[in-house]
Amino acid sequence: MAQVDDDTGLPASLATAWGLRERPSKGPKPGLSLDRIVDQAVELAAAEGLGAVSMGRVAKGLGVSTMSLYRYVGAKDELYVLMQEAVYPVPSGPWDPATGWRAGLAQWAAEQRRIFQENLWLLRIPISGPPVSPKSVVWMERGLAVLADTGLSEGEKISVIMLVSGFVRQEALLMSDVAAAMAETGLAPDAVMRRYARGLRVLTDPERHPAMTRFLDSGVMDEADEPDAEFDFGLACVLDGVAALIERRSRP
Amino acid sequence: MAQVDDDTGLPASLATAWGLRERPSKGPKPGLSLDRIVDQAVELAAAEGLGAVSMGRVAKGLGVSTMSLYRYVGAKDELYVLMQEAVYPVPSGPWDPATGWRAGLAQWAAEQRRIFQENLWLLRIPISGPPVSPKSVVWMERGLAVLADTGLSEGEKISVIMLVSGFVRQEALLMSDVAAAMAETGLAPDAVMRRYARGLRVLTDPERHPAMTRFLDSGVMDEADEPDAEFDFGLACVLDGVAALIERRSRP
DNA sequence: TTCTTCTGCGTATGCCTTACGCATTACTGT
DNA sequence: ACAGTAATGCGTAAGGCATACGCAGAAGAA
Repeated sequence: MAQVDDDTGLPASLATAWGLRERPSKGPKPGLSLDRIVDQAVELAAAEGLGAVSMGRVAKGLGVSTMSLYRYVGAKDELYVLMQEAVYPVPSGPWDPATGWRAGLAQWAAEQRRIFQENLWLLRIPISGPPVSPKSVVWMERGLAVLADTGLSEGEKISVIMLVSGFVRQEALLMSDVAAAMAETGLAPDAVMRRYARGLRVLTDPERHPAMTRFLDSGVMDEADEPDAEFDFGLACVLDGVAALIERRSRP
Repeated sequence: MAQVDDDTGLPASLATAWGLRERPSKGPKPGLSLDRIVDQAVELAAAEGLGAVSMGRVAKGLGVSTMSLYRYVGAKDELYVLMQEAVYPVPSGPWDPATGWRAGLAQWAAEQRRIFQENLWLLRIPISGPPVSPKSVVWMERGLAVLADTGLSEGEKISVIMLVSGFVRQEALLMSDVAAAMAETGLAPDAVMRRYARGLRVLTDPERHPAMTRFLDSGVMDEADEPDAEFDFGLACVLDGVAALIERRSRP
């Protein structure tokens, strides 16, 4: 475990990374830098998946020895955090209150989703706690700003934010699994779906699973739907729920 | 990768596990059984977490050699699947349509949540595709039955089910992380929350993050709320959204 | 009885993270 | 200018992991 350093409760290399702490100026000039390490790791993850990111391979990619990396990173988990931070962008453009909370939240969700889609390895990082990083603060800030005029309490706002971001993550994970299955078998989306349906059918007994049988017979499973369909459906549902809450709060 | 065997598209050991295939009756009597292996693995996971589950340790616990396990399990991933299946119960009691879809879905979600809470290691298993197992079919069956009379299409029903179960999983994961943080530091829930809040505060700049500052100053973060609060809030939101959809479908 | 097939297991390979210590370098205070 | 000190890169190695392969023996099938 990476021991925490200051009273910030953050591991040393992370505190260094986002400027809460400076690298000392004593010894030999570092021939390496956190940025280069993280960039290399991200490149590797993008090309071959998170599984390909090992200290050894990152080091090899940089032309240094494995153990050199540990002068910059306390443990591999910290590297993961830094990779996330490196790849996460900041919400696009400033927030215009005229947009309205619903469109704002939808955009907020869509942007986060895109990050996952473009960096599928992000979803494979085992999360080890609530996010504490500059970028995550910016995203929370944006979320709170979007909900500022809704009349929700601060606690409710943060709950809504966590609900929506949780949904985004979950949906992206599901899609990433389908994508992984496709990549592995080399089959088209439709074929993957059909294969999945076939698996379910084998395990489904018309007698004991009438609803399942009805569902499988409906043919919904026989073709992959629009890539955004599931996301749009789920997000609309969640936002409808949020709308109901806001409605309730606005006139009791 | 575990190669698929029949035309079911299932790995061999899984097909064996749920009776789609029988163990051959030729050679020496097996001194081991899939059940014993899986039980041992589950016990280990429950006691020391999923990280403690290695082929070596499972074998040691059973008093056999590591490689013996591979006569029963094609790969570790398959063991994971079997562990999930072993621990997953079946929905409690028969479905009474008089319950109504909302209460039914809420109970469905609560039961699944309890499974996660009682077997936190479940959440650490990397999911590698949509669930194909007898138990998962039973849960889907129940979900579809609950939504049978709502007037939703089959596609919408399954989308709602995935939305809700995704939410349950996500929320459980979050709670499990907090629990893990508590276990690691030995701090009380409130203390963990305060530590988290402190981390955020360090990264928050009142100028650039006014909404965050307002939020942190509101004091919501300074004490852990009821363990069920977040779950109840999110579930209510989601179900409100589903209700809106059903409403819309029932009278266009 | 002989053949086939399946068992348990020893050995070995090739990964992985990371603890530790050594020689080297460059800044700091005198 | 010159110690002293601290940080660098890196070699070595320990301990863990999943799992490929092959062999000796057991038990049912012929």
